[in-house]
Amino acid sequence: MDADKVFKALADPTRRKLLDLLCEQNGQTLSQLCESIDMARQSATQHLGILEDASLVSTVRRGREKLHFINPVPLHEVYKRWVRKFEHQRLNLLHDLKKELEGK
Amino acid sequence: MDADKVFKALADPTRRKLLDLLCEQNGQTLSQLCESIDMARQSATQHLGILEDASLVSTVRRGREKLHFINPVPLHEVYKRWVRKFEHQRLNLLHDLKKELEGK
DNA sequence: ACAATATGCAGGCTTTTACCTGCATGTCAA
DNA sequence: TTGACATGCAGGTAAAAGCCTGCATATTGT
Repeated sequence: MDADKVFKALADPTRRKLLDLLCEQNGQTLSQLCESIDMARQSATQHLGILEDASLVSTVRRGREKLHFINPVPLHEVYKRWVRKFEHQRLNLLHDLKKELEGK
Repeated sequence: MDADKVFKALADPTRRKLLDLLCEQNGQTLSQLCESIDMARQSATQHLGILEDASLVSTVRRGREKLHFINPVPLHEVYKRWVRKFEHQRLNLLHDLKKELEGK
């Protein structure tokens, strides 16, 4: 998993919206997704390409259509590597911060 | 919490490294952090400014020094809103994907 | 076959990002 | 008080990001 690609992919609101849309209904085509994001189709293609390159989305060609599916694995990896780490130390970190803000 | 600022802040490897450094030793000064990131001090300042603007880092002035502390709250918010959502559906999503890749 | 549909590809434009250098300001300690 | 140290601030540049238009290709249904 390329953490940098995943984080960069998540950094754009349009791409997060695309993930949300796929979470509501998995397997949508490019055209379907385009109806929800108010943007030229070609721009959506770019965004989906970035999501796919980060392995956050996998696609399947069916005739002239392209179906898009969420791949939850890299998000889980990010969670394990980044979020959980800070979650574990969360109370300690909050304590540090509070103490310092109080003027120690 | 501004989710967009948080995601954009996390999108840069240098900034993620800064968070890691602070996780190892909370409350470091700008100069201390600079020793670890091979970059002009002014660039580090910019990165830290972005982290601070996203509320991922809080700072305290002590004399001529500026101490940097991790604020774990926005990361927790991101976790609740984004990661957990996909975690809950993780097995379903994996199932969708597998079935489609098998040619249905 | 052919018109409509779904997507791919190339190039251009504008804004943002991530660096940098140079100089200014504030603080400490001898 | 003055030299060394820590940080702030103001540009400037090159690369990347995000959007677009225009045209090409592939598939479907009548």
